[in-house]
Amino acid sequence: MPRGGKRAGAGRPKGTGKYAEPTKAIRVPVSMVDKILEYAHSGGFQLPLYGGKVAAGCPAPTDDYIEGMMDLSEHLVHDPATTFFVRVTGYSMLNAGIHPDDILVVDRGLEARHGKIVIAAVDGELTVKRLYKKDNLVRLMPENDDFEPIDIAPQETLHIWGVVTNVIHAL
Amino acid sequence: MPRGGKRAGAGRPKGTGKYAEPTKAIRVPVSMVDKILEYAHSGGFQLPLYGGKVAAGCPAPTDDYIEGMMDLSEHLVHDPATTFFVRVTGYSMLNAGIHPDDILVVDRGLEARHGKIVIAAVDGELTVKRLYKKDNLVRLMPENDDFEPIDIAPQETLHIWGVVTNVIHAL
DNA sequence: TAAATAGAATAATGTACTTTTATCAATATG
DNA sequence: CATATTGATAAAAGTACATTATTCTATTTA
Repeated sequence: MPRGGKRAGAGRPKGTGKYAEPTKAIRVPVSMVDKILEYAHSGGFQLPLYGGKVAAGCPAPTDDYIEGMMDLSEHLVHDPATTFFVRVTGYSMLNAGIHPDDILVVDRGLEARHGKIVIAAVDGELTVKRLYKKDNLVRLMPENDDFEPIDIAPQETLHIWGVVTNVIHAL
Repeated sequence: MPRGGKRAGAGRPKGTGKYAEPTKAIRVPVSMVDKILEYAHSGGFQLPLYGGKVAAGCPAPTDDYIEGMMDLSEHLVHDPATTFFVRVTGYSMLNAGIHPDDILVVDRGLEARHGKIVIAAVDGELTVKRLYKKDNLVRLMPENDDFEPIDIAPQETLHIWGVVTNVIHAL
């Protein structure tokens, strides 16, 4: 004999799936399936960003004081097509807070203007320096007194790879 | 009259799709469809990482000198469940290369040992300090001579949110 | 009368199938 | 004979459908 039947509230409720929201079938490369599922499940690598204020003696991170959610790649990489990373070697930019083994976020889509910190190819090496570009004078300025500026003669061409936007330093 | 016909090489060739490889249909939350498609299309936010050496006068980034491909989130976030970000306020850790408005990557899954830089909740504020923890003495040490260490009395409990693993500094 | 159970309803999920797209070679054309 | 056209073919892409999972309540049972 029939039980249940048509009535309000019957059936599986909405939002009881893995993602607590409607889903859609999309096609992705086989090699990335696992990574994408992880990405989807973790909410796109969005992690909480906290500001300065919390309740006195607040023992652990709570939603109450979240400034927002943030994805690092999204935050640091404006245009994936023009962005790349460079591992720092040397101490020439120490006073700019750039240490050996730091990772620099570099955008070659930005204009290399006077005063910007840039990545340049000089003598088979990548160097980080502050660009000096005034009165037809082009110089790569270190920010460490132990190093000398590199003058670029007018006939030489300076190969600038891009402008440094961020420094990532491990502790 | 029939043209074409059954023959070797007929049909759409493999690898002529968007991803140049076979795809699979998977289900993802509707709200993330766009982000995931972007993620899939950009190869998972993997961007080139360059080391120090390139050919002299190499005018632009080339594959020849890539050290590898890197995803920032993957590289900086070991465990999404225990990681969060904190925006820096104040100058108390300047000598450790931590400036105002920098973003710190913090892992609360790591043990807060002596000598580590930690995030602690003190008097309703989040502070970054180096943890001093020896001989039953607990102190939060600034790295800037203009600031004083914060002593934690034995009866007080210090609320440590996590250990700072990376500093992200915008230029 | 209270607890257990089976049936129905409906969302969620995964995959099979249909539609679209790209390429090749046989044929037609100039 | 060189070039353009056409239809067959097969991969790629998107979607519909069948399956699975979950919840609710009417009925049964103790």
